[in-house]
Amino acid sequence: MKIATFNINGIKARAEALPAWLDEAQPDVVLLQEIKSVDEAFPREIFEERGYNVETHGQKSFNGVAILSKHPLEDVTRGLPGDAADEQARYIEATIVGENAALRLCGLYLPNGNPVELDANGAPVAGGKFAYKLGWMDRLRARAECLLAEETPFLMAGDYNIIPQAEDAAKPESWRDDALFRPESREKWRRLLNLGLTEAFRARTQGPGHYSFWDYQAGAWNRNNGIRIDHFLLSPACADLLRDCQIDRDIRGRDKPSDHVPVWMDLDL
DNA sequence: ATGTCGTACATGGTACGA
Repeated sequence: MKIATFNINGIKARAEALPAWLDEAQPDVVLLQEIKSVDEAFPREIFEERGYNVETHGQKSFNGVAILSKHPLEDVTRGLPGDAADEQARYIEATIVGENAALRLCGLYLPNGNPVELDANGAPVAGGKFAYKLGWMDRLRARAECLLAEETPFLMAGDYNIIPQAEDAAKPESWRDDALFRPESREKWRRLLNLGLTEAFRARTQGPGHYSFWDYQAGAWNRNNGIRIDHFLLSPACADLLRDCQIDRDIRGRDKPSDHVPVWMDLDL
């Protein structure tokens, strides 16, 4: 089963490029981020006519996640638990039933976290975007702990807005003080991994030069000034099913591309 | 080098987020 994650940066702007990629890559499941659409305006028919079931969790203008699946999606939940006051549409879960096992799909758009605001003691300023990011990552870890305790096989996929290591950026020094690469952010990422989760891409491929995002500005694509921030984290039972994980890099060079490209896995499910 | 996009809104240039 081929499962992909793709930050599309606006469904309206990607109404041609996204289905073109689907027709070519033929994923069974796609976790989408930044649909930038309310649920009612999401063009479900584009995907339904290709045989996908569609579940969305959107909001006006910003954020928004969705799941496309050629297999039925069950027990859909929207929003990341842990903060009833959080109104940003960044998280969706659904269960897909394979031939031998069920798998919980968690689609996420982790907060960017910039600008980084710190107080005189170096602590993130409460109510600021950086503090929101770190708090969101604590909530994500709590959710992963809950799924692990239930022994539910799961994957968490999406735009994590985290550069895990220096090798995941073409110019790591330029990201040193950025919320995507700050030690506080990477510490939260490590704590997620240390629950026993497997990062799918790094389970298959080592070394620098693998990116999933290139900024629209300053000719980042032409200079290959990229970063790897779109990831799959797998529970132990899910990691046992991993057959492959790749980045569809060439998509970035096509007409009207997103600033992210798809990352996909092949699971023995 | 605030250099590019996408979205929404007072449709035509701004504001915001990334």
